[in-house]
Amino acid sequence: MKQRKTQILEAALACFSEIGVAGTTVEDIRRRSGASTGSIYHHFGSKEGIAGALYLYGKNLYWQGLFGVLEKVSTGEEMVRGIVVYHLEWTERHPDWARYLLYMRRDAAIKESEEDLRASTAAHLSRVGALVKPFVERGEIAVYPKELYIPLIIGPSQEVIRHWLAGRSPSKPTQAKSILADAAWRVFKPEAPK
Amino acid sequence: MKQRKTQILEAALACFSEIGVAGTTVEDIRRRSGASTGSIYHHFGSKEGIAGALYLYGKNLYWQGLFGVLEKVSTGEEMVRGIVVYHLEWTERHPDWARYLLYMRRDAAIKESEEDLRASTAAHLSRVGALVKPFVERGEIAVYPKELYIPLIIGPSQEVIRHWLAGRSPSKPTQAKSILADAAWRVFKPEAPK
DNA sequence: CATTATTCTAGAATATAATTCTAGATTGGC
DNA sequence: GCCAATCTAGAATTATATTCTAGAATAATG
Repeated sequence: MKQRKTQILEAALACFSEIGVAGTTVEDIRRRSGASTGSIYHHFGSKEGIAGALYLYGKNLYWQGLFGVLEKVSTGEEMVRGIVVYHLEWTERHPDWARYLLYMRRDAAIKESEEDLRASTAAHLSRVGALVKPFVERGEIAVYPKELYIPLIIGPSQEVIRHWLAGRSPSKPTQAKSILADAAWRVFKPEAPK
Repeated sequence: MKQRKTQILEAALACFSEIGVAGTTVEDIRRRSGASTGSIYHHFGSKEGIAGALYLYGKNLYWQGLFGVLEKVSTGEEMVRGIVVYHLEWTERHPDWARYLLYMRRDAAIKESEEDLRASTAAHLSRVGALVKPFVERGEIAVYPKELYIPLIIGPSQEVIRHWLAGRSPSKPTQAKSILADAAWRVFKPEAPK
């Protein structure tokens, strides 16, 4: 059975989503995945190792989709709005992943995974940087310190998502899609008329 | 010793900050606080109970400070900027609390605490609502669906903070204070000239 | 003040869960 | 078909959370 590793990850995501990382035991994961204790520890080393691998895997799913959007876009406004909308839609389509990525960032990012995670994030960020750069240079979007682009674009959406994932919001995040995209664009629209 | 409960909470916050909730054992908390196992369980029932109580306590600290700011403010612009700046400064002054509140929201908000937490949040939010309302009515700030005010005001700051707390940012959040306040105000400034 | 009830503390005992370990099964290259 | 490397099983061990019983401190009452 070649995909034991995958089965374990899937079982873990399901368990973590249903009862939280703290709440699930490796016995739960074992039962649900059909793997043995030994197999689980062979592949991941610890419960934390599973959490880390899962985090990395989910994060890659997210970024891959985002690049798909960024590569299609041709104006600064399309880009800013596209990122906001992608963020909201991806979350709504993958709530389990979104919840996991949002809440486990800290717990999951430890020891072994830490290194991989840092490298992967850095790579993704620099790729985004390269895609965004031309728009900034052409003056299609406002100039900010580079570490502020992501916060300014997706910050508000992220907060809306957080509430929704916690079950505190009756309406879906995408319902606020156009308001959030407008707000983001208001922040990035260049001052002087193009 | 009347403040056993407090000692336990303080020890727990320190442990949680240093090695994470998952990583700290109640034995760690016991050693650090000087309390006995029995005492800890008498007061909090479980490790999760400690986490919940801690969350509630920290959240109240945050809100109290925020109300202090809101009550002093006299224009819409002052209010929006004041919230952003308060958020950044509070975090920087209390990084342990900020980290804890940010990352533990999910884990901590369970069972027993869940109820208290929900009630307390609702009370705080409605109090904020009442303070904000007049400015909206006077047309000093833009009108949005009410669940979007907080995300739109503090969302970007929150993302900046998250990076800083995770140790991924070299510069302190308050360094971006004025940019973030400007951006927030751009979103809330009414369209038509006042 | 004495008495009694209540709350709090101690720490050993128990239960639960994470991790390790040894032996054996599978798989892919040759 | 055989060897080496990888993977799996599950029992044994270790670590950790939680419960329990007894007793100390504190507060309330007459």
